[in-house]
Amino acid sequence: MKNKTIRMEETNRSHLVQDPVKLVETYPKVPLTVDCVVFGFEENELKVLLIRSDLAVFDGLWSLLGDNVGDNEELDDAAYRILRERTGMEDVYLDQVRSFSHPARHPGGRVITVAYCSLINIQHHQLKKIDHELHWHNVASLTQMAFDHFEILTHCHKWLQKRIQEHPLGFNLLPDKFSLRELQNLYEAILNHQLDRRNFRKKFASMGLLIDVNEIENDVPHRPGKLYKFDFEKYEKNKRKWIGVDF
Amino acid sequence: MKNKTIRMEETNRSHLVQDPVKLVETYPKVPLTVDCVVFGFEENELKVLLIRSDLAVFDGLWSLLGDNVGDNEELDDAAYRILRERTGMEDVYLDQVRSFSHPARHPGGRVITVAYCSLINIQHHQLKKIDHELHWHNVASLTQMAFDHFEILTHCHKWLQKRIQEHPLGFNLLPDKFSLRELQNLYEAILNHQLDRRNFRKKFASMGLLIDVNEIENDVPHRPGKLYKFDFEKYEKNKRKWIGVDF
DNA sequence: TCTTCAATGTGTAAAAAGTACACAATTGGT
DNA sequence: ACCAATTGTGTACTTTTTACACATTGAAGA
Repeated sequence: MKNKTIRMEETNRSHLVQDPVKLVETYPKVPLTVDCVVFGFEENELKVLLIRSDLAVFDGLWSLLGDNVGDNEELDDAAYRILRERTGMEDVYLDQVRSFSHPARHPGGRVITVAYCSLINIQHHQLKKIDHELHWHNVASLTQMAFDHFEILTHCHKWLQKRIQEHPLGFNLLPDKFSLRELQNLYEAILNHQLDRRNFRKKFASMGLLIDVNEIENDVPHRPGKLYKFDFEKYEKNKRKWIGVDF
Repeated sequence: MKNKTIRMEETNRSHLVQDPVKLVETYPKVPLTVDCVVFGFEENELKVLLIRSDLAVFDGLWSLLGDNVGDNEELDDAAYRILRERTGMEDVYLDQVRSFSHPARHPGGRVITVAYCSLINIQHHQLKKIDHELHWHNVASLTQMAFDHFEILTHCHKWLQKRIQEHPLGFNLLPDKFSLRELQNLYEAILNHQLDRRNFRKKFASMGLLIDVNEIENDVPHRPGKLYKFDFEKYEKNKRKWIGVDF
């Protein structure tokens, strides 16, 4: 049967497109952007890095860090570029979340965007120049944004809530050395609910991904906690064990 | 502090873009397509619906069902339209997976695509006209396809493997009435490994999403199994209970 | 109709993971 | 020296997951 269909194909070669370039030239084209939801963590609150919208219709509103996709640029590369240009950071955690394509999402007409989620360590990060157009916002207290960016943010937040329970991503938001309390505060801020302290610690202890750096917190007005760092090497080696399918 | 930044904004109104339409006109545009990975299940094998590529460079290779995105069409709608046009089916399960943007993924030049995963019941589905360009392929035995479609298929298959363990999606691939054996065969085909029969049944029994229709299989050369149907209503009501975050 | 075959249908014990909960130890501040 | 606040730890209970065996049913064929 396979032979039969192949033979049929061979007799119908006239239907085949010989010049793919000409074909693609006939394709409709749309403006495509990448928007980055850049999460940070400070003062026990989940933050998102926003820029003031430069559209008059959105006067006073904030928007995600976004840009057009370059001519022969991968979407991932565009997202990295946006982060580099805006924050000066390299090697940040970045993941594509999904596309948003409502025809009226941009007041200037049809623009489709691909949303990325990024996790960065606010301490490492000094906004390139002191840029009054860029600001870290508390995610929990945002209610509206430019474009459909509030919807995108909400979606990415949910995505992160789910993701962080299957992958140890939180470390990207913390300083190199952190206490278990800070780690728990981070999880509570992202998930927006309280966790049991002992069970939380037990869980992370059982994963064996924390390295005791033999230091303790200072500047706390009570018994200081031990500091740990994340064992990225061990994580990379045993990824499959924790997250199952490589996905 | 918020007041301060707002005041500054107000003094800089001259920087604001007054005409978003003109702005968007300056954006680069790219050809954008939607590709659907249409899964089916037949003869205990996971199948994917493919169409013969009409590009000469891919002579003999198969590709996913795809099309351009219409002028003011949402991506989701484009995916539904593709399925409707190709298979005549409405109300199919469909979910956006992710975008693929390698600059060389299309021999005709830069084309970005958004991949969708669709699950359909092969029995319900009669290919609109008997279309020799469309064919159900065994996923496990595919090794190459046109464009980067094999990569997309592989990614969507992994996505489905993960998804099916958190959401009861498998029912979309089965006839209305099915036996537990068929359900298990489906899971084994998707996950590509054997499952314990008793534990599998126990798990589904405990979910309480199966309605006993008081019928049994026929045409089996041994003791026939009971037939069940999926309780979509109950699932919709208790979604949160099973899948946690609505995501 | 009796036997054989190939599946269905069911239960239990053990292990692992998750949940709830309390108290002693340490540090800074007074 | 004491107090306040938080760290660090263990145990019992519940739930979920895993491993595993045997009687039952219906079809097919002798």
